[in-house]
Amino acid sequence: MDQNSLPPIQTTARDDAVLKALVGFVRAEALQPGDRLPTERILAERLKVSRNTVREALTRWEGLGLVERRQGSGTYLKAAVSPDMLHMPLTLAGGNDFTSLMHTLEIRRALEAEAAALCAERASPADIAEIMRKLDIMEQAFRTRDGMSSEEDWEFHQAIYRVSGNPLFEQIIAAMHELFHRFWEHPLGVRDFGHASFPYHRAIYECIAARDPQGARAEALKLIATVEDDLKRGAAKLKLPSQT
Amino acid sequence: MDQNSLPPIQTTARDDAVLKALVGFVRAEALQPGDRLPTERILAERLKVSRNTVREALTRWEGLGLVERRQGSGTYLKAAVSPDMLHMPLTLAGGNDFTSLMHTLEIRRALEAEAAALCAERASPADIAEIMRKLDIMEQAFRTRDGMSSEEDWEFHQAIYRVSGNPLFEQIIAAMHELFHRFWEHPLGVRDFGHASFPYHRAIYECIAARDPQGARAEALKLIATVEDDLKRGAAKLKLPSQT
DNA sequence: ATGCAGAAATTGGTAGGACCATTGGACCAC
DNA sequence: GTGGTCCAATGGTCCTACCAATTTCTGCAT
Repeated sequence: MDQNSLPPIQTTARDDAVLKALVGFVRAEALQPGDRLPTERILAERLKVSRNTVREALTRWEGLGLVERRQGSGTYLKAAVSPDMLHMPLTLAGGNDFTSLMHTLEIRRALEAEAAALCAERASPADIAEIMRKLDIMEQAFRTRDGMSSEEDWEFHQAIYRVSGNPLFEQIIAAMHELFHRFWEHPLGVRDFGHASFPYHRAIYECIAARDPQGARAEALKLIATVEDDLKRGAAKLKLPSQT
Repeated sequence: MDQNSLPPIQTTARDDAVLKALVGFVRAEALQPGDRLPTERILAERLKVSRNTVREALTRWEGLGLVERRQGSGTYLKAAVSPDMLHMPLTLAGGNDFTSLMHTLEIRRALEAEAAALCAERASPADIAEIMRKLDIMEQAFRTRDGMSSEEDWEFHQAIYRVSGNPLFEQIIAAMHELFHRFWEHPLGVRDFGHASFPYHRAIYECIAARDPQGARAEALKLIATVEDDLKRGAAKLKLPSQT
């Protein structure tokens, strides 16, 4: 006897129905992120529901980061929507910032290594060329501005996730990336943060180009290790600022 | 000159103010998960805002999984809340095909191994006892019903994630679990699905109890590998049902 | 024509009131 | 006890009106 054989019935689910209708709408109209979707009043009239109900539904989507509402302007699509989407709110209630940052890095350590290994297994010659291109851009930015660039660095990593063939890597690590940078603000006083990670980017690329999964995994782990070290240095600096 | 030194002022942020007030309320009243919080009407009156505004705020919290609203009964706290909490919606685009299922397993492979290793490093004697308890329950269920039990098996794994000390493991793997089981229902015709993974549970536990991170990692990888094999067998069976 | 200030329309945000649907307890008949 | 009915409390929905921010239009001065 399975307890799931008698699921609770749903008599009313107005907001869910509204959201389902909206999913169908954006698909029918082929709306892209950035596009404006109909007025709350229009939606309420078309769907034959109260404007309040429409607002509750849109509030939920706003909380999920799917839409953005601008007073006086309209409601805009912020991300692609599809019928089979899973929403999972991540809650990070760690004590201090340092702990939370380390937590995001632990996830990245696991996923980054796996993605690099899969990438080395599955990369086509065109994929390898694309990754090299991103690597060149990143290295040039590094030399020009004499420091790690968040932007180009991120592009390089994203290319690896994409080539891994598993879209979940990019989506989850992107969430970690954003979570990380939300705690960031002040770089904990470490001026050359990320500097030590630079050489490992090329090392990862070379392993991928050589179709060496284990090597790519190892180099990715080293890269994350340098970031963790920087983070620990910063935390120590904050705790003992006078003992320099 | 940091662009963040001049954040945009907030002329109106009623719902945020409501949520902040609610955080203060649950802390002042020391509310625990499961407790009921005041009526929407009461909140609207006390906070001097419209009931609509209260509802929008509660809708956001509901979306984050912090509260649960039951019509006719009330609104109940579902998770602990604190002022310094960071929420980040993770939206994953899944599919219902074989490839998507494999993708979730690739993520689990990476995270499961890392979590097991961290668990082996950080587990206290009490933690190890707790994990053993879950393992016993699972093994008994296995022998009684002669098959892997999704429920008890999941409890065992969750215990490991918790002991890892990083709440993100449990949350992200839970998302993978959800994606996987969304299209589960029938185990692709493989009756003894997961059977092969059984012995590795105890193997993982023994590595954790022995404080052997590398061993725990290796056993976790083997466990996921058996699940991947089962999945492939099921897919082959679906494609070639007549060639048995 | 051009440019710009101010009016007007549009749109999301808030307010307040009313009613419906569900829940859970009180109460009662059997 | 069991089952049923009633009733108050509570979230869900609807309606209308107005506020606040934004965009668009208008019309005057140049």
